[in-house]
Amino acid sequence: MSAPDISESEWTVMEVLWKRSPQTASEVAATLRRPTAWALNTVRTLLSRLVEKGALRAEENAAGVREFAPAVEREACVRAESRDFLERVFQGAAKPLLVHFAANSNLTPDEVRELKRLLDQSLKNKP
Amino acid sequence: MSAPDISESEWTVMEVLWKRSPQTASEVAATLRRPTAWALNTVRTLLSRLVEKGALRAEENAAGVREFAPAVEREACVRAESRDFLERVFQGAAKPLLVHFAANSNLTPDEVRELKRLLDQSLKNKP
DNA sequence: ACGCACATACTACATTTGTCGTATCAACCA
DNA sequence: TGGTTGATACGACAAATGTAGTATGTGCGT
Repeated sequence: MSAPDISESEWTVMEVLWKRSPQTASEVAATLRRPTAWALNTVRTLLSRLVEKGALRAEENAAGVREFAPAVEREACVRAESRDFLERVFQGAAKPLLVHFAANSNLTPDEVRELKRLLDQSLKNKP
Repeated sequence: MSAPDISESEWTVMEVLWKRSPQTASEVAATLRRPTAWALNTVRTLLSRLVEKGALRAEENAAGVREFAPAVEREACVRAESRDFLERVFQGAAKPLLVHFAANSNLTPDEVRELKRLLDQSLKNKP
């Protein structure tokens, strides 16, 4: 159940299906048409690779056309990617990471309030 | 001045040189011996690629042996990697990222205090 | 002067990733 | 029934990555 390793382009495809699923290859390609200009076959290749990796499931719909849907939750993939990133760039130390993004992001006062609340909560739910 | 694109293995090498530089290939390899078990030639290849990419500089020392040193600051690379990651996994939205790491990291009360302070500061220095 | 110990330079090769193109097949339409 | 349309399956190919091996030069010690 470990999240598969998803490349950058593949991630783009996953986002489309996490947003709405199931969808056919053509539908996904149509959605991606605008932001990426990828050929249909490019999208197909990415979809196939994602099925191989176990990130997507594919089944035929009533019309006999394959439809794709996520086989892994976005949250799980986000967690996996985040862990890797934390390891790679911040050597596993969460605080410097948080410091970095806290300092380099333009947060609104509301967002800051919410984050501070979350930080307090994270202390309460200590294991 | 844009930070070059550094792969995962390359990043490992960079860390060694960010920590101490300049160093010869053998020295770097010796340092990495323990955590990675890479052959000397593997390290050499990575060093060369990093020089090509402009991430490292190499010069001969008095003994006529090449020594390597970072040509880009760690901070710049961290910023670049962080931007990519933010884009890729959180679609550019810093708040969800911060929420994620705030919730999934075991921070100490001290760290939480410091982060909250930083968040407040980030509001004050608004552009 | 010879052979070892290093250092450097090249080459190699399997995988993964990014991007398609071609060859087929089935169904529908005029 | 032949052509057009969509769908699927496979193959292709270059660049990047991970991980070395081979060939060559060169000074040092004996």
